[in-house]
Amino acid sequence: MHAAVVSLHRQGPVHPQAQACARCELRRLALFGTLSEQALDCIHVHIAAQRLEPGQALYDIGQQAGALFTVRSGVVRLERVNASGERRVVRLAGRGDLIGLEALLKQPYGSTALASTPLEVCRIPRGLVAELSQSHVGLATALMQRWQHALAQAEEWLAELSMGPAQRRVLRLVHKLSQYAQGDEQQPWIWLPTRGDIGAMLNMSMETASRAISALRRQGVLLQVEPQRARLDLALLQATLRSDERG
Amino acid sequence: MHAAVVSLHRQGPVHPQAQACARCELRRLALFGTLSEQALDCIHVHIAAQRLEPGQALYDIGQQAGALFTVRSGVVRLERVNASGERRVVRLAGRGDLIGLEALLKQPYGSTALASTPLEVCRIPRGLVAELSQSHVGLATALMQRWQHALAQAEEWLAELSMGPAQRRVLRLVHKLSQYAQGDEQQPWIWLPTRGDIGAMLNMSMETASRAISALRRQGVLLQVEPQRARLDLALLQATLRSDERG
DNA sequence: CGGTTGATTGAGGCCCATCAATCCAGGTGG
DNA sequence: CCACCTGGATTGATGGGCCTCAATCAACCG
Repeated sequence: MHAAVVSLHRQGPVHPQAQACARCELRRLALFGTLSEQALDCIHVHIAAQRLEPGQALYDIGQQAGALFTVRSGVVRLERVNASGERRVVRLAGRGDLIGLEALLKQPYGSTALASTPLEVCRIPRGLVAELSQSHVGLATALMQRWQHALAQAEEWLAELSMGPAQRRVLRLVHKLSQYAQGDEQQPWIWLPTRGDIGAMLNMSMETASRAISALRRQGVLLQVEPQRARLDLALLQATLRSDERG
Repeated sequence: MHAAVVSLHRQGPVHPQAQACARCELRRLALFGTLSEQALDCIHVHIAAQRLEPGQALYDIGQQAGALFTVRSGVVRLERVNASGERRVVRLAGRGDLIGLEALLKQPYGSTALASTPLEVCRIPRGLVAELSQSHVGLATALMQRWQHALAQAEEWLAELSMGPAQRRVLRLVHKLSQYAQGDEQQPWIWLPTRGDIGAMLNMSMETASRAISALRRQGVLLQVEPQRARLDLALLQATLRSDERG
């Protein structure tokens, strides 16, 4: 049940975690990107790299939040279950995104975080951020930016992915998923969620989601559709989006 | 076009704004509630009370955000227009809520804020918060709490107000609106949005919204329905909600 | 190989969007 | 004072998009 925990501890005499974070290739994207090398030396608490398989939970809604997480690779979906027992995906997080900010306020998590693809994250204990923010005022601004980004994502979800006919919503979702693509070529491979998950994202039945994906394949927007991934004709996608928004 | 701006400047020798804020009946709700009286003395910048009529805009999406706002009374709706030109209400804000947090990050506003009822707000210039947060670390936490609250609201909107049949969504909206009610009696008067606005909140046509409101009147959940307000049978509402979520 | 899980496709029916007519309240001007 | 106009609310009729139920298919696995 527990995910593998890999320590980033370097075998060195002093401040080993600082070394690991300083060498992190995500540093400019991640929360501590604004901090100087000196500041990283202040890190005494353990940051742990964690690896999860699709379907595994990073945390559950209602849990007391002890840590926040930076996504190193893969995609996480944040879910809620409403009063009627229906599942709804409220946000996606990918490489460089920071989730679980509630931890900083000592609140329980506001949603369940589930790995949608193979996932690598860094677990950042609440105390570490508190410690650093004492001395480094810039960190507070960085955190607010993360919060604002999450808010903007949620509102975009409401405005773009929750309105209009099913076909259009799927089209927009595919567009959004293209930002998690591997290469930035003209026909990149994108991750495709489970049809049931697409339904939970776009508020439609999984059959409707399946039909919409099939339609995109027939239209040539998606090439080589496999259950969990597809190759995307980016130019045709954008053209279809434009004509769809017009008519 | 411009809303009336009423200065809270007290006629006194020193730090007049501090006096006004110290006397504010919303202070424990509002952003500066955590600050001491001493801290309020630091306020040198102008906070302006502002009054708006229903339909007037507090700010527009895309505008460079120069200030944030505390709602003193009334209800504000935050709207977006998506790529297809459809309008969507993404959040509501009432007494004590803080909106326009983007200002602190020097970003443009992420949505349009419109008065849904007669409205009183306090306009807080961006610089004031920056100034205060220099010396008072607690303010950063207060701000993060506001951000988290806004995020939770947006996600609740997605999970609760965007799923299920139209009748249920309207029922839940009415439940949410009851928190903006005047008295806390058993049959309070609540504000009812324009049917078109209900549609923009719940992603349905205004005709469907109207029919749902009419149904609530027939069921006795709403008594004395007027276009812009209604008297609510709170007990029956909660009973209907429970049975609706069950079946 | 049978069993399981998810995807796809079809058929039918219902919820809701759309179009349209009417009603109602408030404002304006003769 | 009343005719007229206007904007929003209400209610009806109709068609279509999507949900539901169901069968089939593909992939994986013990």
